[in-house]
Amino acid sequence: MSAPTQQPTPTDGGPAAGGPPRGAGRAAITNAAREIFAERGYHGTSIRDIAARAGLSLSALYHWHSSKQDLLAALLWEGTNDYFEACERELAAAGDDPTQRLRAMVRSSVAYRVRRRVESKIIAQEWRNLEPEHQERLNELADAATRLWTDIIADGIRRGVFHCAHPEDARRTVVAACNAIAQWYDPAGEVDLEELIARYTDIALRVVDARGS
Amino acid sequence: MSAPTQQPTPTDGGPAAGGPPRGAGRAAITNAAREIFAERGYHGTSIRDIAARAGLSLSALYHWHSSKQDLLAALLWEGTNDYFEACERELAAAGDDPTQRLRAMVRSSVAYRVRRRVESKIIAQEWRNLEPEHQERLNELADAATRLWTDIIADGIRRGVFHCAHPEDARRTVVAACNAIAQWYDPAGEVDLEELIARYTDIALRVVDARGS
Amino acid sequence: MSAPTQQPTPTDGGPAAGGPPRGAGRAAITNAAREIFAERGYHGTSIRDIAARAGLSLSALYHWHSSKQDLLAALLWEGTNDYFEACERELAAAGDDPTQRLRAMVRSSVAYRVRRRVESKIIAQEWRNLEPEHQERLNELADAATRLWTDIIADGIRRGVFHCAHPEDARRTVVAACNAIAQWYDPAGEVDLEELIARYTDIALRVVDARGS
Amino acid sequence: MSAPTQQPTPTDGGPAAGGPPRGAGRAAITNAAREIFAERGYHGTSIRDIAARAGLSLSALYHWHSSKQDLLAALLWEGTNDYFEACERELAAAGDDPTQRLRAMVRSSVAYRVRRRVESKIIAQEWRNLEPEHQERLNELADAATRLWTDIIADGIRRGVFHCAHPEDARRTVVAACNAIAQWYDPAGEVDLEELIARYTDIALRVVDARGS
DNA sequence: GATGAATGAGCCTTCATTCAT
DNA sequence: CATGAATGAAGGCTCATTCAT
Repeated sequence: MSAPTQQPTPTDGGPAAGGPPRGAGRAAITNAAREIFAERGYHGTSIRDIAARAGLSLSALYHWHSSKQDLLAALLWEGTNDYFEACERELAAAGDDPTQRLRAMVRSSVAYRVRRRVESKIIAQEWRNLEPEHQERLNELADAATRLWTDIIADGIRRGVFHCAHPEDARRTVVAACNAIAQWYDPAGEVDLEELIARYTDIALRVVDARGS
Repeated sequence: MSAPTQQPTPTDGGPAAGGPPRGAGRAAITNAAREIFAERGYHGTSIRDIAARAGLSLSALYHWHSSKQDLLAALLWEGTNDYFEACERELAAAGDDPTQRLRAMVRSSVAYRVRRRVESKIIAQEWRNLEPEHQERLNELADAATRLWTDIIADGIRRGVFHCAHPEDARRTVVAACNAIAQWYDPAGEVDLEELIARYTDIALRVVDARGS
Repeated sequence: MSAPTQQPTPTDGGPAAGGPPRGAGRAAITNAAREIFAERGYHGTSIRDIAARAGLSLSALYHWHSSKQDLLAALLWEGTNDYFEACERELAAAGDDPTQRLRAMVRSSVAYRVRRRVESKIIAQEWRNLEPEHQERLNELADAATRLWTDIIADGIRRGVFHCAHPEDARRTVVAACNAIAQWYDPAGEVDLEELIARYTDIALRVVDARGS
Repeated sequence: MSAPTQQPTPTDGGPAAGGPPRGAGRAAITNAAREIFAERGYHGTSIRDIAARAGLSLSALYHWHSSKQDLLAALLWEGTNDYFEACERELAAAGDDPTQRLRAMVRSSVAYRVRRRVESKIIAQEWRNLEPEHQERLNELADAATRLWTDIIADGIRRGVFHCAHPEDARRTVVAACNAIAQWYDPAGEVDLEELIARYTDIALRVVDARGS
C-alpha cells in the first residue's frame, strides 16, 4: 500500500487515506521503496514492485527519481544521516562525562533501531549495492558515527571510568548488539522502548567494564 | 578462478592444486557460488557468473545442481550444519560447568566466523532468499543452535554463576558480537585466532555478568 | 543552446539576440528541432531533447506543435519548398537558353546546400520517417523539382546544345553532386560560395556534354 | 547467411525454406538486421523486429551478437571492406594507365551499389550511429577508399590525360553519382549492370575531362 | 559428463503524449 | 501561454532454465 510506514514526511501529510493523493508522488515512492527494499533486498526488488506499492505508474517513479540506484542512495543517506544527527543531539545534552555520553549513544542507537527498523535493515544489508561514489560519501558519514563511539570509550578509559582492555572490540560488540535489535524487536511485544534502552545501557556498561558510576 | 578460496570441502579433495580442479565439477561450482554469493548477494549473482568463475559451462552447472536456489540452499545448510556440529563437538569436551560451556560456545563461534568468513556472510544475509521449504528446514537447525546458548545461560543463572537480569538480551549481544567478526576480521592483521577467542570470551563473560570463575 | 544556427525564420524575427528568444516559442522549437534532427536523426532525437535545446518545457512544445511527426513534416516541407521557390526565382531570371537555365539550377542548388546545410541533411535523410500522407505531399514537390532539371536537359538536347546520351543519368549525377555538398562543405574553408557555384556549373556542363556555349 | 536477400553465401545452402534451420542463427540475424536497418534506419529498428524477421527469439540474437551496436558495426565494416577489396581486385587487373584505372574504379563502385544495394544504403546512412571507436576504425577504411580515387585522378592530371581544374570536386561528383545508384536502381528495370557501368564510366570520364583516350 | 544453441519472462529505462492547473 | 505530474507502450538487455547432441 501507499501509506507511510514510518516517520511522516513533512512534504506529504495531505489528503491521505486511500490512493496516493495526486501530488504526493515523491514521498509515496520513497516509502514504498523503503519497505520493499527492506523485505526483498535491492536486487530482489523490481522497480515495478515499488511503483505498484506506491500506487503509481512506472513512469511516475522516474519523474521523481532518476534511477533505482538513486532511490537506494537517497534512502541510505537519509537514514544514516538521521541516525548521526540523533546521536549528536543526545550527546549535546549529555555533557562531558563518558558514562553519560555512552548512555546517550546507546539511547540514540536503540531508539533509532526500534523506531526506524526498516531503514536500519536496509542500511545494514544494502550498503554494498551502492555504486562506488555513493558508497564513499556514505562511508564518511558512517566513519564519523563510529568515531563518536570510539572517542567516548577512549575518553572513559583515559579517565579511569571504563576498564576494558580492547576498546575496539568493546565498541564493536555494543554497536552489533544495538544494530541487531532491528532484526528481532517486535513493537507489539512486552518490552517498550525505555525498558530496552535501560537493558542495553546496562549491557554496554558491562562490556566497557564501567565501575563506580 | 576456480580454486577454492577457503577451507577445502570434503566432497572435493581431488587432484586439486593448480588449474581447474580436474573432474571436480561439483566442488568447483560450490566454491565459486560461495564466493560470488558472498560478494554480490543471491539476486546480484547470475548463474553465468558462477559457471564462469568455476571455469565450467553453464550446462555443466546444471548437470551438478538442479537450480540456483538449490545451490544456495545447499550452501546455507552445509554452513549452518558445520557450525552446529562444531559447537556440539566443543561442548562435549567442555563438561558440565556453565562457564566452561559458554567458553566453548564462544570458541566455536569465533573460530567459525574467522575460518569460514565467506559462509558466515552468506548465512547472515541470504537466508531470506530461500524458498519457504528450505527456510523452514534451516530454521530448525538455527533454532537448535540458539537453544545451545539459551540453555547454557539459563543454567548459569540458575546455578548463580551468571547474574544478568535479561538472559535473552545477553545471548543476543554475544551472538551478534561473534557474528560481526566475519564482517571486519582481517586474517592478515595482528590479532590471531586464539587472541580473538580470548577477547570475546572475556566480553561474553562480562555480558552474562559471570562472577567468581 | 537555443539560438538559431542558420537562417532567421520569418516567423520569429522578434527581440532575439541573446537569451532564449522571448516569446518566440514556435521558432525556438523549430530551430532546435532542425538542429537535433540533423545531428541525430528523427528516431535518434527525443522530444525532450528538442524542448531542452529550445529552452522550453515539454508542454510548451506541445502547445506549438501537435506531435513529433508534425514537427518533422513542417521542417521538411518548408525546406523543400524554399528550395523549389529559389529554383523558380533563378529560372525566371535566366530566360530561355538551356545553358543559362542549367546554370540557374546549379546556382540555386549549390547555394541552397551551402546556406541551408542543416535542412539539406534532414531532407536527404529523414524523408523516409514521414508518415505516408506527409510523404506523398512532399513527393509531389520533389517531383516538380526533378522535372525542372529534366525539362531543361531535354530541351538542351533537343536544341543540340547538350549532347549526353542518357539524360536521366546526367541529371542524377548533377543533382547528386550538388546534394553532396551539404555533407562536406565547410563555410570556414577557402572556397567561397561563388567559386563553388562556378566549379559545379563547369562540372554540370561537362556532364550534360554542353558544347559551344 | 541464410536469408537470401542479397549475395548468396557459400556457408548456407542448407535445409533452407521455412524457418531458420536450427543452427543457422548468426547468419539469419545478420541478414535480418541488414534488411531492417536499411528499411527503417538504426534507431527506427528494434532488436525485437530483427529477431522476429530472423525467426528467432530475442535472446537468441544476444547469443550471437553482443549488442545492437555491434550488429550495426559488423554490418558496416563487412560492407565497406568488401567494397574496398573489390576495388583493389579490379585495380590490380587494370594496370598502370589512369584511364583504365578510373574505369576499374567506376566498374567496382557501380557493381557494388547494384549488387549490394542494401548494404550500400546502410553504409551511407547509418555511419553516424556508430559509437566513436567503431566510427574511427571504419573511417580509416573509408579514407583508404577515397585515396584510391584521389591518387588515380591526380596521376591522370599529372600525365596530361585528365584535365579537370578541381580534382577533389571531380572525385566527389563521380563518387556521389555512383553512390546514388543504390537509391534508385531497379534490378527489374531495363538497364542491366554492364550498360550502367558503361554509362557511368562515360560520365566519369567527362567529369575528369579525359581527352584522347 | 559436458556442450552450445535456444527460449520466455522479466529487468531498468526512455519514449511520445495527455491533462489538470 | 506555460507548467509539472502522470501515463502506457516500447526500448535494449539479462535472467534462469531447457534440450538436442
